[in-house]
Amino acid sequence: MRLTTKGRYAVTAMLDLALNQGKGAVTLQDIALKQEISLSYLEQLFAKLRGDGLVKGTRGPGGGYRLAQSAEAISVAAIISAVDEKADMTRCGGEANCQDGKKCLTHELWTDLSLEIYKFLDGITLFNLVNRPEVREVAERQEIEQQSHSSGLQSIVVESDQLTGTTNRY
Amino acid sequence: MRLTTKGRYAVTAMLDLALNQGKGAVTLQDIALKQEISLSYLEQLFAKLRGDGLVKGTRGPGGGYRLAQSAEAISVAAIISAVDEKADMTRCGGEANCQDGKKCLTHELWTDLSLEIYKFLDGITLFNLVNRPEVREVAERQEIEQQSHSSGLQSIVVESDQLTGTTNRY
DNA sequence: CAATTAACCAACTATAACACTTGGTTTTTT
DNA sequence: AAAAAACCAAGTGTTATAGTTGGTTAATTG
Repeated sequence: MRLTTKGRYAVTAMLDLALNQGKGAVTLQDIALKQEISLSYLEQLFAKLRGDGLVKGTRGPGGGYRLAQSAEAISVAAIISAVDEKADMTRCGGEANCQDGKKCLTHELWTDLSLEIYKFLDGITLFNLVNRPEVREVAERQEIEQQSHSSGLQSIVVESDQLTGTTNRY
Repeated sequence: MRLTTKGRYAVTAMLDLALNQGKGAVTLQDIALKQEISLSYLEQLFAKLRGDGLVKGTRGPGGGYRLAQSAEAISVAAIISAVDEKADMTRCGGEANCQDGKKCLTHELWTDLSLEIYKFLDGITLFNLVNRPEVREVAERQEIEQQSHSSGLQSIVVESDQLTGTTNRY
């Protein structure tokens, strides 16, 4: 399984969604601010997550994203596979043609490892994560920080409204 | 744990060393040909492996590399750590300052995963790999291919010797 | 109905790591 | 003396990631 910031971003964003599911749809804007991920990059990731049937989006004011399945049904492995596409550590993509069309010396080692990682990440669901105490702690901290941040932003928007007649998107 | 071709190359090369330990020192030239890895790249990897006390080299004709420890004592994790330096999947390198100096939402997940991968790779030694039937099979195939290849090379070298007075490094 | 919100979409760019190259020097053996 | 091999430093090409730019559509609200 390929593991990179891309997959980490996706899991973090999905976990944010799961945590705030009760409050209705969550905007990518919200997630971008709270998790400090570029909005456009999030949009690209969510296009893939939507393609894999993990989330569904609703447009317009009050819109945003929701989980398309229950938090119990969505594993970390599914999220990472959705954005990182591949799920193996081999060079050949499991094809066993790593060296001149034949198996390389360490082919089995990497397929074994891939399976191991997959099993681990497949066993962890968003539901599991939401209920971890450390996750709840961090989530609460972010909630507070975001409130103070966004209220600060609002006043900036109001001010620039009065002065220039335009609102800043960020 | 960072996992890339770099680490795969290193493990493959070390396994080749372990397989041919009986025949004395193994040259990087040999490994480069058999495993199809660039010689200079191998040199860079072996500089790190040597730095971590996993191999020792002897110069001059008849020289090459040997394992600095028994095959039982060298784990795959040790090899990968030597060349990839880091051994974790977190963004922060385990420092838990992933977001504004504080823990990000998924910090524990990545540290858990890192530990899992490490445990798996730490449990596999070169000795284990050498004794796997699939590995022996591939190794024997490579042995044969290399013999025909290197005998072909020798005649080329001899010819160019007679003609130009220089030998091709290949 | 106009303005706003937010998803949705496509194409481009900067960066960084990896994989590899080049061109050496030193040491040891023959 | 010549060759073999480790050892070393500095560069380059490529690729994927991470992020940017500049839109369009769809839905809500005043």
